[in-house]
Amino acid sequence: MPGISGGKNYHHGDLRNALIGAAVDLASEGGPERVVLREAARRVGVSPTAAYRHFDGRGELLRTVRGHARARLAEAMERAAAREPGADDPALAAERRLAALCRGYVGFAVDHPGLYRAAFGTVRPAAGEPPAGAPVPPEPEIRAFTLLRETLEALDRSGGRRSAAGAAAWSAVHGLSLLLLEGPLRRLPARRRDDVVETTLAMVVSGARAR
Amino acid sequence: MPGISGGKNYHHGDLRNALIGAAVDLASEGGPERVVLREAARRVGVSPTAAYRHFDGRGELLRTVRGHARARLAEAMERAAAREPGADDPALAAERRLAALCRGYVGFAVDHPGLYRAAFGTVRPAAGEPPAGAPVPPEPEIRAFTLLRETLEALDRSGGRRSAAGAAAWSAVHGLSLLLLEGPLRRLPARRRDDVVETTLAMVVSGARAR
DNA sequence: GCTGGAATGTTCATGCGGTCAACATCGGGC
DNA sequence: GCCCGATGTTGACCGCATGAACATTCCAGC
Repeated sequence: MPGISGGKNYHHGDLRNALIGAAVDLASEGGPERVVLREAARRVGVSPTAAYRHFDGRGELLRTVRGHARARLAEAMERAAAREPGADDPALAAERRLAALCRGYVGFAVDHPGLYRAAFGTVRPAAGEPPAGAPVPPEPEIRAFTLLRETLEALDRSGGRRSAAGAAAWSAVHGLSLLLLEGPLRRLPARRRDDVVETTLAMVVSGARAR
Repeated sequence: MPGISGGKNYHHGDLRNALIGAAVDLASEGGPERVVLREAARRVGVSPTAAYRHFDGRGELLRTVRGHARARLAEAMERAAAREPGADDPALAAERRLAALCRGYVGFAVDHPGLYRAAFGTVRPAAGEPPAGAPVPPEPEIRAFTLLRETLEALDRSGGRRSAAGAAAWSAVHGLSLLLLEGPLRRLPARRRDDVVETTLAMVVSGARAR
């Protein structure tokens, strides 16, 4: 293996991870559409086709980035929830946790727009890329969603349609994030943005309560 | 002008509209990323660069498609609301209208995925396309949003933070649509999908009530 | 140690998209 | 009738994804 004295000429030594790192950076900078195989290779200092030894093509690279981005989102949500003070009433605690998770979600989206978009946007074929023929593999667990669903379950006495409620909450934060990031709510001043975020969270919590 | 006896050889006669039509078709078939200048020109039977006489480039073509898509979405919402029976209680009527509008919104997204995505996705630069330097022009009125906001106002006695509530409702339906179309809720069976839609609508309505 | 196959990179070539500059054609006003 | 501006066409350049053929390196097995 390449030691400290850079013996890494022809063979890079850890190209796969290096490419992933570059691709994540690209996504951070400009979202999934900026994740371009050639540029990632360029940044790592390797020829474009080298990437094909480690990835099936741009699509797989992008999917890998998406996994990273989703993991980071979930971490951000958990951090936000951890900062939230508890409560004696378990229902109240669950409500607070729900709101905190949602705030963490939208906060991550706003702070890391490119990563967030990479996390949930469809992998769009780039120009010159064939229209994708392979059947899309099933989605692995998405921690961000699980966090929401579990908290809703804690809030739920009746036990009905839990997963649908989770999806509803998710819809709200996802839609809000996208409207703020790349939708018509872009360029909303920060003050009004907070308004919208809090109003949406109130809607989510009231929906969870009303169930 | 080109008469009935096809005198439209070198000069098309209505190329701009023809291109828009082709582009809308493309968006319907495969979403905004499929709206490709060369293909639109090909379908119209004209050389790629001819489009530049009528559009600033791919970006403007796509923006035009977006306008069409948004208009169609609003029409679908209004049709859905028109089908909804009224009610004596104006508040109840407003609630029903709100739910119907939302249902129309998500229904349009599900029925016309490509158009819906074209309506609200950011105009992403395609490969080979310069990274866009001009400042994005402000968004014109978006009728879909106005419909939601107005209905929420009718539901609103206190007169507070109306626009934020509209954005919250919009967030929910937008997020839901995208999760269903290109997000992890894709391939949800129709039965469960309806569940999620109704649960989300309940959340929206309960949020509007709780205000 | 030495060596030959497997890994890992490189070069070259193809095809698709966006866009520009230079040239061709048409239609209508004068 | 003629000329100009609007509208199309050709040809070229650049970036991207991807595949085939070739080069280099590493390491397992001797």
